[in-house]
Amino acid sequence: MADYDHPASESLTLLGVLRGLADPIRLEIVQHLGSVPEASCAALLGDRPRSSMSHHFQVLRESGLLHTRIQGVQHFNSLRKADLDERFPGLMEAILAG
Amino acid sequence: MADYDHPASESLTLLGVLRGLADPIRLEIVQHLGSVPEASCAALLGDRPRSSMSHHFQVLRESGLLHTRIQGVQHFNSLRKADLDERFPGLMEAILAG
DNA sequence: GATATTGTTCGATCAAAATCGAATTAAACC
DNA sequence: GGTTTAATTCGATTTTGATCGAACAATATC
Repeated sequence: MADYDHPASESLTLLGVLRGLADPIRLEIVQHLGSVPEASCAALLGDRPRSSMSHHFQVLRESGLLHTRIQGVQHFNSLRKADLDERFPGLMEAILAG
Repeated sequence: MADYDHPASESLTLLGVLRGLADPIRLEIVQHLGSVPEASCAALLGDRPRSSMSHHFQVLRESGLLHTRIQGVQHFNSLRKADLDERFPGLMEAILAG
């Protein structure tokens, strides 16, 4: 499968990031990824429908919060912490502390 | 007119605050209030309909971002910076820098 | 009291986003 | 090739939120 294209860090907007975070499921995903280097979609699934989660992963990717690395059949997600820190200093630290 | 009741700082949630910020008009209001001690609704109005702005002020109040002080016929709005800093350290600094 | 000013509330409409089952893609493995 | 596993895409539905005119409330001023 082809790789996803992730937005460049320069093109990230604060509003976009805030929109990405403004959902309970996505905030939970982000906070979970703050404490682990990466996690497969399955590992983040819980008992929710896969198609719903796929939607949230897409939103998180498009807002620049998440990077998805494809390895075989698995998709490994990680926080784009370095990019976010560079672009919005202090933001993720505050989010992950919450 | 009776005062508004603002949520106690202990009852603020990160998700609630993020939802409050996840709108272009509200983010603009918040960022503007970051650089000024307080501002009346009229001062923040721009050329938008009053009823739309009233809605956004309400959302901002309910999420704990904004405090509204009533003086005569005017409503003076201010950022609840101290409460937000106490509850979510570093968050507003990152938002206001953006 | 009449009028102007400031801002809210109501209610209807519109737009955006979440939800999720079913079908699909893609890799891995036998 | 057939099957299992991981995750997405499609499409329909539902839910949530934004928008904004009209009516209203409250204060100030003449």
